[in-house]
Amino acid sequence: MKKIKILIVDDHQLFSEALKGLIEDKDNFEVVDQLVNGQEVQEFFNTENAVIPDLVLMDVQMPIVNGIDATAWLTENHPEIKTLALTMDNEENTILKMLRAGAKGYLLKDIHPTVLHQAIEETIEKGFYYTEQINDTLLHANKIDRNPLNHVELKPRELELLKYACQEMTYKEIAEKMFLSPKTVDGYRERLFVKLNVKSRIGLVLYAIKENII
Amino acid sequence: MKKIKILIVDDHQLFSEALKGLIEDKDNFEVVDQLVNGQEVQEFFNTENAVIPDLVLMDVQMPIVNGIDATAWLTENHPEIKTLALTMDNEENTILKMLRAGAKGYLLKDIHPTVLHQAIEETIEKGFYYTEQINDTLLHANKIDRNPLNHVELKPRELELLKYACQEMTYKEIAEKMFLSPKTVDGYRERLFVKLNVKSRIGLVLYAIKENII
DNA sequence: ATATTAAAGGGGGAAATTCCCCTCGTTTAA
DNA sequence: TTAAACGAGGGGAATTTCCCCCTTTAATAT
Repeated sequence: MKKIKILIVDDHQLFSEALKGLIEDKDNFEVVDQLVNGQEVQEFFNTENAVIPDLVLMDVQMPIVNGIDATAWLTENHPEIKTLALTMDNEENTILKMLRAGAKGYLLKDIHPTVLHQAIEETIEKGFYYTEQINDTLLHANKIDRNPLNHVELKPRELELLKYACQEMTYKEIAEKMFLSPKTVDGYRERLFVKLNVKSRIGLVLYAIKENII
Repeated sequence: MKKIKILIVDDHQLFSEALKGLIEDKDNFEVVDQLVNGQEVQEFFNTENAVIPDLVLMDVQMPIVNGIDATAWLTENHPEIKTLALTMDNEENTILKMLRAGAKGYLLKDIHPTVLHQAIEETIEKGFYYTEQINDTLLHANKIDRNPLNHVELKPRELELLKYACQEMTYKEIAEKMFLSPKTVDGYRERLFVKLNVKSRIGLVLYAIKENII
């Protein structure tokens, strides 16, 4: 019997190692390697003698290169390999980003091991693993997408201002840091307010938190 | 040979389950039970026929009752049981709180499994497991403690204002929500600024984030 | 039993900052 | 060559911040 070859990508070594044991409890599963961030994924697949996995269990928040970018890279360069997101972050936005990057499913770390096995098998067989949670997210996705407030593209300078705005500085101080006139900063602030649909600097900070900018 | 009995408390079932496997790879370790939050810890020990563990692996961030409170409860009611904190949060403040609550050591989830086994054995034998990380934290502890900015006690009304201040409302609107005069709100705001050592409302928000108030 | 202190609620006035319009000149890229 | 992005600015209103000040109530200490 051919085993299902799995690659684990998670920066928490202890979890990764433990997960490996859990997966290999079932005889038809085999963990081919464990990586700690997205950068290692690219390095792994660029190695000559790499054992190509059938499925990748991908964490989202990792240092250097995160799970979203790593998944996007995999989808681009190795579309035959299926990626399952495995994280404790159940933000709609994160789910959507992972699915857009090409993930075939989304699992939370607080699930039961049997669900994990089931999800892996289903992904290999059917090509995807969709839970109620994902369906809900996709249902809202259209609404989210049509709403111009989301997926706003911030220009470099605006992003810079946003980051400064989340610190205890007045706009005057920010202007100095950015080598701009206070009036210019005020203009950027104004545009940020419109783009992000906020009414005060507090709104900027809350947006930055929600989007993990700070 | 008598096995070391371990209790796992972690809200991430998958991790908890996987961790159990990892621990039981060594013959002298035995996982007696797995709980998902601090409340279950109290319930567990209030059960008649509960198998009393030698050591508890305690996560910090959990729903309902967190790891800090659960550890404090254990230290109070079952001082003979050793608690090891096991979390991915390496904030100095969190480490300090767990140690104060009575934890015998502090482990990060990105450690290698061998370190885990070693830490457990050392805790059982010597009564504690101190890493360089903990020592660093303790070195700073005096400084942190002497600094009145930390361990500030916020009065209920102040905390309420703090929470509102982290939303897109003007102080006038907050005053209405709290059924107070804007001037009273201003008084609370002023006291919060002094207590938390911040210079603007942005500072309040940043404080609230750092302390997980919002 | 009385003074002291802490907590909660309220104010006046002024300065600083933030917010909200709207205009203008570059440069740069489609 | 029309639109963006970027930088700068004026004027004014609203809000925030920062000083002072005050009363009432309840608990605590002397």
